[in-house]
Amino acid sequence: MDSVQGVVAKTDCNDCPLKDKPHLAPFNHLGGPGIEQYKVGELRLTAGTNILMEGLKSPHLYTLIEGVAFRHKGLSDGRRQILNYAFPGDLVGLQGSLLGEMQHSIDALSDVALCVFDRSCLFDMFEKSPAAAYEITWRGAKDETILDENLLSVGRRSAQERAAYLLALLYQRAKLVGLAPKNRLNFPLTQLHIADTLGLSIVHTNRTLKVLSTKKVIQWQDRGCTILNPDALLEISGWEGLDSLTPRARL
Amino acid sequence: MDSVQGVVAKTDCNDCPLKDKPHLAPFNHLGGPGIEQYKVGELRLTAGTNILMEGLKSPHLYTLIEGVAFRHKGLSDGRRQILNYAFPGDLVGLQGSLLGEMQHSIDALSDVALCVFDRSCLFDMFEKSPAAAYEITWRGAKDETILDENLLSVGRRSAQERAAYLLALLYQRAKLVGLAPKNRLNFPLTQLHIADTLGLSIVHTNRTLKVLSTKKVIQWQDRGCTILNPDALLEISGWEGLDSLTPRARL
DNA sequence: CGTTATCTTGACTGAAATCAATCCCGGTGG
DNA sequence: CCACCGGGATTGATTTCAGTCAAGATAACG
Repeated sequence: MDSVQGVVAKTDCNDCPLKDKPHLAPFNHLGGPGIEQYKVGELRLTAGTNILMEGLKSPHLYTLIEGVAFRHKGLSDGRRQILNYAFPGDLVGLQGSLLGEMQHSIDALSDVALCVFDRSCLFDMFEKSPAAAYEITWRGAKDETILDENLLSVGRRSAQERAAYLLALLYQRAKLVGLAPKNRLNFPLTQLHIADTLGLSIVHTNRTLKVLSTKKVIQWQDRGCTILNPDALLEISGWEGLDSLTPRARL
Repeated sequence: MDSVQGVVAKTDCNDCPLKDKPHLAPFNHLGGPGIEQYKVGELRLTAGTNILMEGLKSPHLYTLIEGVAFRHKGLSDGRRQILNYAFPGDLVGLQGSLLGEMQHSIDALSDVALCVFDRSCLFDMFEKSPAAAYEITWRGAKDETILDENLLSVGRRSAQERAAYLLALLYQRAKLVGLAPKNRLNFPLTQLHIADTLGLSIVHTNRTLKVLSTKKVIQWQDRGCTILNPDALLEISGWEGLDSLTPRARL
C-alpha cells in the first residue's frame, strides 16, 4: 500500500468506504453474486493526473472512491472546457465504455482512489441484473441533468450568476459526501478550473470571485474556497439547488 | 385522422416509417413480444407547441416519428437556453421518465408526430430485455456526447465557430434522417432558435450568420438555411463531425 | 532561497449586448 | 385588390461586459 500511484492489490468490497452509502445499494443486492466479482483492481493517482484521455479506448470502467475528478474537452489551440465533476461514489468512464472510445478526458482534481472494473462487466450486469442496469441508466440521466444546468449557465447566466451557480453546485455535491467540512471545499480547486468551467478568462473569473467575496458570500484563501452564505449563492445564481426530492422510482 | 392535434388512434408498428431504420433494431427483437405492446397512442402537434414542460411529471415516454423538436431550459426572467435537438427516431422524455419529473421543457420545432409509450414500459423493458435496456442507455450516452460538445462550444468557441458548429451538427443530423434535401435544413429554424442555442443575442447571431453567408458557406433565405459548403463549416468550427465510426458494441 | 504556480490588479482592447429603427413578406380582412 | 398587421430578419449607433496584455504580490515547494 505504499505505492503512491498505480494499480494496487484488490481489497475486499466489504471494506469499501462507500459500502454504507445509499448510492450503491442497487449494486449490493445484484441477483446472486455482488459487485465485487467484477472488480479487477484499484487505482490511486495524484492530483493533476490524467485518468482517461479523449480518443482512447479504455478497457476499464471506474468508480471514484476517494477524491474529486473532472471531465473536460479541449480545442486544438488549447482552449479547454470543464464539463462536469465527479465525486466519491460516481461512475467514471461510462460513456467511453458504452461508446467504445472516450469523447472527453478525465483528470484527477485531488488525489484520487478509483475502483477498477472490467468494461465487460457492463454487459454482464445488463444481462444479469435489471436493477443494476436501471441504476446505471438512472445515474446517466442524473448526470445529464447537471450538464443541462451547466449549459444553461454558461449560455445564459452572467459571470456572477455563473460563478454563484457553480460554487453552489460544488458545495452541495461536496457536502453530500463529506467534502465540505466547515463549508470549505476540501479539494484543490484553482481559479483556472473555475474559469474553464464557467467559460470565462481567468482574469475575469478572479474579479468575479472578488465581488462574491466582497459581498461576504464566499471567501477565497489558502488556495481554497469557503462558502460563507450558501443561500445567497442560490439567490444570486437563480438556481433551485439539487432536487432534494426525486426519490428514485424503484425498478 | 383529421385532427390536427391530439392523441389519435393506435396504428400498427409495422407501418411505422422508422421501421427499417437501423436505429430501432434492438427494439424489434425484444425477447418475445415487440415494442408495440407498449405503445399507447400517437400524438401530433403543430410547430411551436410544447410537448413536455419543465417541472411536470409525465406518465409518458415518446419516440419522435416525424419532425424536429428541441429541449430547452429557461431562467425566471425569460432568458432561454436550447440544450439539444431531437430528430426522427430519437427518444423524447427519457430523463423525465427516469427521474420522475421533467427538468427541462421540450417543444416542437416543426409539426411533429410522436409515438406514445407508457412510462412503465421502461421498467418492463429493463426486466425483460437487456438488449433494449442497453440500447436505451447507449442512446443516453450518445446524447450526452452531443451535450458535451455543445457545452464546449458555448463555453469556449467564438461566435462564428459556434454558429458553424451548430449548423454543421444540425446538417449532419438532419441528413441522416432525410431532413436536409438539397442541403437545405427542412424545418422552420429561426435565428432566434439559433441564438438561444448558441447563447448569443439575436442581433449578434444575425451578424454572425451574415459573415458565414458572405463567405458562401451558408445561405439564409425564405426563413431557412441552406448549407453551401459543409466542409468549410467543419473547418471553421474546428469540430470533427459526428463520429462516423463507433459501431456500437452489441450487448 | 530561488523557483514556480496561483492569485491580484491596472490599463487597454475587443467582442457581444442593447437600443432603436427599418425592411420584408406572408397572411387577413375590408 | 389592397391596406394593415405581425413575425422574422437587418442595420446602425452606442454601451457594457469580458478578454488580453502586462506586472506584481503571495505563497507553496524543492
